[in-house]
Amino acid sequence: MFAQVIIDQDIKAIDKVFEYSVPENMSVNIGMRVFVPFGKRILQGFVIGLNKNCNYQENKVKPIYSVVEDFSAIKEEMLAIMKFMVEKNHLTMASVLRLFIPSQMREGKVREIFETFYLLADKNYTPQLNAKKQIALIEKLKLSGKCSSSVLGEEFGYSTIKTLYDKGVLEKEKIQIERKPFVVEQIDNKVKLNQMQINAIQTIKDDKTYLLHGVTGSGKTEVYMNLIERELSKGKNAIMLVPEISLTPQIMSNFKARFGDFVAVLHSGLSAGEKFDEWKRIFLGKARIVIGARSAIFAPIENLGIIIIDEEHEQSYISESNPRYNTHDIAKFRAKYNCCPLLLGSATPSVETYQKAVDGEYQLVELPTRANGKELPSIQIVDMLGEIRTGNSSIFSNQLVADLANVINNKKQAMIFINRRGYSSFMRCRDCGYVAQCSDCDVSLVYHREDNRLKCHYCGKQYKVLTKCPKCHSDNIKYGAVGTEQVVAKLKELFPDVKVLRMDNDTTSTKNAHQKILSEFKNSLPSILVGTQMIAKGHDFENVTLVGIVDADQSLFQADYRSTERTFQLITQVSGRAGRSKDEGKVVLQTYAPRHYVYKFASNYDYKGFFRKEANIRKTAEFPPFSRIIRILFSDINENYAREMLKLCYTEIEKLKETYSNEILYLDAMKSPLKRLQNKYRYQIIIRLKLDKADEIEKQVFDIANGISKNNVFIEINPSNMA
DNA sequence: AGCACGCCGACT
DNA sequence: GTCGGCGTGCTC
Repeated sequence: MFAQVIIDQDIKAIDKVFEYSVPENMSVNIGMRVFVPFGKRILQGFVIGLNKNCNYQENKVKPIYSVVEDFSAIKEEMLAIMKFMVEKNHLTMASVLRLFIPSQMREGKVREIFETFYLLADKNYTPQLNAKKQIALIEKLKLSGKCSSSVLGEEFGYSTIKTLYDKGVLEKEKIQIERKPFVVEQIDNKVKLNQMQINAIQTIKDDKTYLLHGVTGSGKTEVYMNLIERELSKGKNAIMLVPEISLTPQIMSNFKARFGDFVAVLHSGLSAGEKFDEWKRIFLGKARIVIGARSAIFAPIENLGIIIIDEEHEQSYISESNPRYNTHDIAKFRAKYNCCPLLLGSATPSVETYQKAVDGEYQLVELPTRANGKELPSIQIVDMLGEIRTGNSSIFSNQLVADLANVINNKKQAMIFINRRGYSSFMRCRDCGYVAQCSDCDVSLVYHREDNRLKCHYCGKQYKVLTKCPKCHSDNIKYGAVGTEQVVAKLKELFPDVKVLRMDNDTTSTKNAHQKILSEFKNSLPSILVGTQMIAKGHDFENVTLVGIVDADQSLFQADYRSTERTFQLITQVSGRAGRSKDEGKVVLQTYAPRHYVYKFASNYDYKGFFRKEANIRKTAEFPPFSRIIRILFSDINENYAREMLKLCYTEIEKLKETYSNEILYLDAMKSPLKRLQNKYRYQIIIRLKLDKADEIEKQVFDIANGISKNNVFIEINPSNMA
């Protein structure tokens, strides 16, 4: 017998099948991890195939050294996923296989943990009458059979245990226990469904992709739970993905309460041991529902009845480093493999997804009304240029200050949202609001400190830095973003007696800091919470009656064709934080571009209107999903080398223009906006293609790029972050 | 990635 | 004569 082995080393040069012979007495199956002699070393590898005969020169084939464990850690479906991902995203097989098992397991670091239990060895033993603790302990064991050392020690003292153990009255037993990241009492938290929800559940049953478009508060989660319940009752299993930030204790305990131990949770907050134990519970079929962030799509769960991606528009479903992949693709693959439905849910679907629903590729299911019948908070748009004109040049509009004062008087709470996405900044005229844009691309220009220029990230065109506004000739030009600290300081100045809390990357770096800030906020009235992205999701604060969006434009004028849609999503989401209970909520949205269509649609909660407008613009401008963007990034410690690779690649790709002059909408080479990262110089090529021959051209582009460099090239399709 | 092989410069 | 520089190539 011969085994096809992938060496567990993420290096392109050796990322291929190596053949080994299987020793007579060794039991090796597909998907097993093995140790194999490789050159002079013994390395770990994955068995991806078994053959009766040898495909290589038989005299050169070596025998497998040993197996890592006696079961197949990689299941058949995972191998299929691996092949799919390698093919689609041009990844190394090893890097993909590594996604399938907990990293600590790969390094052989985690083990099961054991706890000592005691049971009665001598049932007839009676302690002396005055040994009250011994008597009580024995009594307890007679009732419960066995008990853990920690429980007994806590109750009767460890010396009591020791005495009895030494006398031979007690017997030790080591039992493997599972680390459980969550312990929640199981309760019946079912709610009565409305007709819309019932219809949705009945519709979502076939092996295709559904888009569940439900307004905030329409009860999507309840639909998810019912679908999962239905599949469980059919003996099938489920995966539900949520963005990392919305993996809140509330959501988890909801599911735990409903489904108990059937739920396994996978996310970055778990310790290595917890992750391993959860993985194993899934692997062994003990857990039947996997809830987790992006990487949970790789959970070793079989017999899937449904896959759900909640908040499908979230950026975090796209892996932007190491093995780059798009969770949607893998979910689609697994759904197809298991012949089960894939459900994408969102209140603000991505334009790409919604377009697919329009095209009939996905089936649209709608929940157009809120489950509790409550109105969504009203959104008031405040023109910050008007504020400046009337002499208010502060970061807060008069309206917001007045509303804040109101909230404080009523002993309620407010949230101030700072939209600070990415670090690249645009230039804006502080007098008329003009933002420098590329003359060819309809996207904002990005300021590069490097060479003090403005650049378009899509076509590479460069512009001189603005010193005078071309529109109103003012020289009051600023770049850079308003920070959370600045806002907090200002608030403290305005309302010195009010509790102001800050939540952003800086204040939540330590473990549980998140939770601490939130509970402190919850318990203070009145109070104001200032934060970025992370305050936008999931949290239910019933006393929040006001949400202020300080600078909504921040995500709007990014050099990214998706910035408008992201702004819409953000506003909708943040607005959902206001008025969650009886009190009516209000949102104050400050902008320098009050007439931008995104604000009009967002303030009316008109997703469809927004979609139509946005899709139209993208169609006309030929941006995704009506075109495809390829970004090729070369990086190297040696700047000249990186530049040389870029030049070489560019010349080659330019030749494609001869054949595909019509299909190639844009082609340009440039320094990456983040010129140096981790001590590597970065140069990139951006290509924009018409859709009709995109696959064909993409393949050739990949071949060219991969031919130029083995390890220093990254290729991305429709990148959202061009840094 | 490692490790060997290999073909040219200054040294115990 | 040999020790050692790191360029190229292979690992089943």
